[in-house]
Amino acid sequence: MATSPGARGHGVSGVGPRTREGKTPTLYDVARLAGVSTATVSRVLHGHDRVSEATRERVREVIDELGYVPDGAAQSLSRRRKEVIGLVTVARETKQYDVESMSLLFWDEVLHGVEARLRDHGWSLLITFLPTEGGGDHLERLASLSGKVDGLLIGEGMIPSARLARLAERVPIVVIAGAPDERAVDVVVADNYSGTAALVTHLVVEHGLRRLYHVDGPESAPDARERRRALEAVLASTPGGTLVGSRRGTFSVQSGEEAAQELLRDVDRLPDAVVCANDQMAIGVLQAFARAGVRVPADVAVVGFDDIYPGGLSDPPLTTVHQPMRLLGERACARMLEHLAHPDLRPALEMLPAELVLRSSCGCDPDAATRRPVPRVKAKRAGRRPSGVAG
Amino acid sequence: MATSPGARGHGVSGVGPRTREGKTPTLYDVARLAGVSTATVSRVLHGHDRVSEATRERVREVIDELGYVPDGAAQSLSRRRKEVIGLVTVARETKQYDVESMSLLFWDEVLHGVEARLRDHGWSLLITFLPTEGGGDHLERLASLSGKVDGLLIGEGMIPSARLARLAERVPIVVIAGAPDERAVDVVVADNYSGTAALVTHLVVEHGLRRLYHVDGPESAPDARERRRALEAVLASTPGGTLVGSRRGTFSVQSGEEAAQELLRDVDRLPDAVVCANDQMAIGVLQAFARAGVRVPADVAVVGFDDIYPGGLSDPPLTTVHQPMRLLGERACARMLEHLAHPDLRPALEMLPAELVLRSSCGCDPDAATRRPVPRVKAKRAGRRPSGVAG
DNA sequence: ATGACTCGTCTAAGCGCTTACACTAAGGTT
DNA sequence: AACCTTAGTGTAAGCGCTTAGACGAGTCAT
Repeated sequence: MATSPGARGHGVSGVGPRTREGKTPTLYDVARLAGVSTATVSRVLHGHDRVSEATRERVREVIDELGYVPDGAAQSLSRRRKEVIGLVTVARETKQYDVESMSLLFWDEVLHGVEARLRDHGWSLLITFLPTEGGGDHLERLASLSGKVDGLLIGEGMIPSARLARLAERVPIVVIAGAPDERAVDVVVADNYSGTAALVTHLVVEHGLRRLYHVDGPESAPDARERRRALEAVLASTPGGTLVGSRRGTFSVQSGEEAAQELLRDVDRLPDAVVCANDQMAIGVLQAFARAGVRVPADVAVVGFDDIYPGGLSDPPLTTVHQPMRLLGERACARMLEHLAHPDLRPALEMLPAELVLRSSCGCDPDAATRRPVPRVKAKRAGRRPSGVAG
Repeated sequence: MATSPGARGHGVSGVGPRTREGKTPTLYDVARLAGVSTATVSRVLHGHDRVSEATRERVREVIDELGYVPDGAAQSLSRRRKEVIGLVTVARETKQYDVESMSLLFWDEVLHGVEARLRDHGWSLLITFLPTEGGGDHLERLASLSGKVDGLLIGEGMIPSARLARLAERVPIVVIAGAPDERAVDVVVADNYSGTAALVTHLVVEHGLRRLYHVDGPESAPDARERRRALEAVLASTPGGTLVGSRRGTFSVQSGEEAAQELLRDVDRLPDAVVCANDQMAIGVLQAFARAGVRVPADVAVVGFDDIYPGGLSDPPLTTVHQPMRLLGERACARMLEHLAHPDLRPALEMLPAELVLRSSCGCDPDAATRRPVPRVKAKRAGRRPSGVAG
């Protein structure tokens, strides 16, 4: 019992710190050098069972001396849990900062939220950015990813809904900022509907603006869809509320500029306000208006959605709705951990409150920029999920 | 041979897609269902050896049907390689965007660079953000991290140099934006010296500015050290070049404001230019000057370093030196992969060229903002590493 | 035929942990 | 004195893969 615990075929050499030349020390090395079994070392490592103080001490010393660190792969395999979750979002390829690339900060912010929550639990975060354009081998990358993690957090629009369901058979999945009517997987999303409703209501009630123009997002974007529905609902219940025009953009600054130009050309009388489906397009509108000599907010108000950084710096500063990006990440992560703890949990929708950010492009006092929580409003028509956290 | 390959004790059930109820299918399941050995399945999986077309086909079918994906932990363990590398940088805790938090985008950008390179090789990225203040258990987190990855990319300032050396015994390490005189580990860093030299030379030669004030970074920051040395060197070799004053800041906007206030108070004649060790402080200086009615660049020029996003939006737009953040990440990653391929590679220093970004805070024409590559200049005094990529 | 190869496949030994279970010695109970 | 606990430790069977080596069956030149 004293000196010959099973060395398991490992070539033994001197008693120097690194026992098997050049190799990283393993649990067996520690056990051998401490004159105990691997079980005991493992117990010491995890503060588990009752191990005598003396033994514990001895093992600790050897661990220290060897600089031993348990191998993650072996632990994962043995525990049947990797304590790693994966995050899949958009790759940012640009070398230069610009408003466009800043919008991708959305995901960086989400990432930080996820990591913070994960860190609390001692788990790790595996990152994968997928280029949005060229389809191709993504499926394969995702499959291989799913073998390396316990769960997958996926950004909206990264993967078609059908594939999601398939993937979800292997690992739990939480979609971030996804469509609120997704059913097969968990979704954590900002309350786009209520946010836009609050914003438009602000325009209508506090600034008396009634004739609105809408710069919509792409057809495929679920968030843009929600925002549009809210706009229409508020307008419908406002006496005199009119949608004087609308145009679809691509969420880019340029498409915002184009929308503004078209608006300027086609409409003989300016609307009271231009409501854009995101901040980038609002910034584009602002730029086009500035060039055309249209004053904002004097001649027309302009508002966006998301609260990306450059919006606070534009001229005039953009009124918008804040997406709780960091929180989105944190909640998605929290849901995932719950899921792993209770594998029989049914997928649900979690909707996070947005926040109104009143700067001056809507006509508010520039010096009194404020943030204001957005109350939850129920969407009028169906299409929502019947059950879930969202109630 | 037809139907009873070793099932290895796994309880067999129906022939439905998921063979052992509820369990994720393993290589053994595939092998059994395809009527071949695990070795063969493995070969098919990796396109390896010669496997007959018929067998290959059959195995592929079963894999598909089962939705089988190899377990990453098991693969890592068996291959003795995880194909995962870790990145350790600063945690961003703020909920709000501001200039300060934008500076942390530096690391987000590095992250994207790392991921892009890693993606090319099919490896994965494990992220860990460390809060910079509260010391504590970081050491433990890092140790545990080192068991989960094949190599570690570490941001400058995250870990004291002494610990680095210890860590480096276990896994290869590349420090990003680290001190150029680190010897125990690889370092990838921007050419702070040449960048600053070019910037100051621009001030001196093209704008005829000779009396400079320096807002330095913290003593501990190696990059600030390099920048200061370059400033002094250029000044020393300039007839009439004088450092009229200097103050240490903390790299924050506020410390920049304070420096400017002190400057305004203590100096009876404004310097020709204020050279700041980073952009945040330069922005602080700009703000303080604006409040004090000092015109930039008419009364005094102000320049920064890093090229963070808000610098392009300040008034006047900030002239600065661009750090190749994304490239920093890419190169660090590339070095790491080389290291893993050739474990006997000696640690070296890789210095990346910076770029001059001429906007208008230095006195350049605002409409002619330009970027200009920075030629490599040799530092005057010693203290550099004798060998390595840096030559 | 026979040996020498080649192909395609299988067997089984790891990889470095965790952990159920078995075991021993010492102390406590009746 | 016989039996039961309990604390402390060891044994060994996995976890799901990879891969060196063995093997049987063709092929082919001798």
